[in-house]
Amino acid sequence: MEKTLYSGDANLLRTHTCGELRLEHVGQKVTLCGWVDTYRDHSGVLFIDLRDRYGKTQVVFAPEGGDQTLQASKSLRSEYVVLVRGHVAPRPEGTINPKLETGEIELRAEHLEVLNRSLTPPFQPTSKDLPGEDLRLKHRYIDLRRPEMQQTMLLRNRMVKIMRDYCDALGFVDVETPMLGRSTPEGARDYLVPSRVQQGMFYALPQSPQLYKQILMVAGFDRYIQVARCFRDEDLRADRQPEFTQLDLEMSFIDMDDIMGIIEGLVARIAHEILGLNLPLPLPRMTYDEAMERFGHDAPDLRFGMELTDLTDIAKQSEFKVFRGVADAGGRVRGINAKGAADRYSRKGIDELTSFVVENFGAKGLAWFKVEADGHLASPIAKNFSDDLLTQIGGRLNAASGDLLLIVADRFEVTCKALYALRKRLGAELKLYDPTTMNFSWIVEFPMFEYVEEEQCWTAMHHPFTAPRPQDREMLSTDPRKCRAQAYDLVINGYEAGGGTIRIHDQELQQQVFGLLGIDEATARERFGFLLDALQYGAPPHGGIALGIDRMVMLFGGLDNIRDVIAFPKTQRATDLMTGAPGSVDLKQLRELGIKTTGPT
RNA sequence: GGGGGCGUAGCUCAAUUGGUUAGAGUACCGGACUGUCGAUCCGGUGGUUGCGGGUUCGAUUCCCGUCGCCCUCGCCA
Repeated sequence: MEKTLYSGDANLLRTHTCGELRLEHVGQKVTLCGWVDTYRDHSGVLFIDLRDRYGKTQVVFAPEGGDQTLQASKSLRSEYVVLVRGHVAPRPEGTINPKLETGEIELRAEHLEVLNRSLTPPFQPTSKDLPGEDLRLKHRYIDLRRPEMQQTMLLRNRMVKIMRDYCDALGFVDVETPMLGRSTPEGARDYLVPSRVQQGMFYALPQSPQLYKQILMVAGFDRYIQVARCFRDEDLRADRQPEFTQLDLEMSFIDMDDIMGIIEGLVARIAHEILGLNLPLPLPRMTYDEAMERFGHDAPDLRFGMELTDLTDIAKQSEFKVFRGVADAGGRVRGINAKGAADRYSRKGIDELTSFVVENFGAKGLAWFKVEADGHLASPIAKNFSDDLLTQIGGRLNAASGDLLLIVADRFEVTCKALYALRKRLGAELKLYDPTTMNFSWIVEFPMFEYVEEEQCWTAMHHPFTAPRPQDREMLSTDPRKCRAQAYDLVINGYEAGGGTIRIHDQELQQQVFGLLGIDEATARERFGFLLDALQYGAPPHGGIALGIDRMVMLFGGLDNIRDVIAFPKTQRATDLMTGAPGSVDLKQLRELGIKTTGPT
């Protein structure tokens, strides 16, 4: 049980919290403060449940406590803030409430002060019916009174403290980096802040402290951390907010394994302290290629199977034009086996799955087979395949009676996207995993570059300062496609919970990578000349990682929505329903900034 | 920017193929009640069915537009 920090301090109104009193306190004179959770008026006696963030305590107003106090209690309403003084008494026979931690005692009120009244709240913080999220966000101060929200905020606090303590014990130095920085048009869209002193110029809010922390390595702070707020002006998702918090970390004189080892130790400690889990270390590692091959995604949910299976070689032998055409054109034919799901998806259900992958992920269709009792594969397209090929398909997908086989034939990327989404969806629909379990792994050996077809150029998969694996360095000039980075992503339950890289500290190598990315010297200087300068003054080998704190709290809290782990989150349109941000500003302010607006003001 | 879902009393929800005065629970207000804890009992207030337009004898229901919230593709590490 949590003990009040300053319990008994004369400067505080209260002597105890509402979650604190037990049978051992019986007879003591105490003072509680809190919010009226519920009240039950029986005319001659009146009960309230008094609530604070520590719990609830039943307060009894009866004639023995004084008629004036009893009368005064009748004016109490939901969410009034009150101070009650009285003595702790055991509950009478048969009135113990096992649902309350404090249910064996009650406070017999002798003195009542209404510290503040409340309007009738738009919703009851402890009501069973959760109101709509927009209402919760508008009245976030009420929503944050809900025990679930308070628990989540406390969980977040504990997790951040574990992170800080862990890093502190290892000698990491917490350094704050600027929020007002310079726009570096890499990666996400920046939030911009106009400069008044230099009109027409803009700061950018940091997408991450990436460049600063590298410079801190050059400065000799060989172990840096920061709980850093980051900003990205991109569209929101259930797991994405425009401002979010990372545990940002960087180290010198280390390699990948050092960083990963330190993070594993941290994750294991969090898992142990929060969930009582003993994580076996080291955490499993999977290469990017393997992840794409087996799961179609670089952050696979490893809590269940239903892996992607390649059928391209079989497709090549078939007469089925769709498969054959794709296979011959260098595409891929891949499938998954939804075990035992044949009955669960009717023709209509499969049509729905088809439009799901066609409309969202660019698949041209979804081929399917239902495995009948005798092992035969039944499908409208079955006639296009010989018995032998059907047997091969069934064998490859480990088909058994009652299974539903789903196959996509397309470019590799399309099969990845479609089947990944299908696997994720079916995994949830078919309840293939226990949602309370946690799975941790690393994805490693990411490609250095991705080729952007539309612009006919290479782009960095992480960022342009990512170092290639030493053994791949030669391929920078010969075969960039095959070049792998010293990069690592921490994946929890199919979410990217963090990612990092070893950085380039060598000028020559950095120039080479810039060259490949089509960043000429002038552009490089213009965008991050300060980093390039710094790297020339004795930059140690270094690397780091950033963990998404919001996502980690979400995952450890068993939640599926990042807004629930942020005290004051934004809606999908990036507004704050409580404050009304973003809002218009005075013309005077704009004039000071030298900004003309065509928008609404 | 695209696709989808939702929007009815303060709140959570209901309302038959499109058909009478839009209901229920809860909250709120008044009354009764000395052991309740989702208190109970009696009574009451409360609605621009998100907003605008259209179809119709008649729209919560159908159509168009628009706003808001959510999920998602693109985008984003």
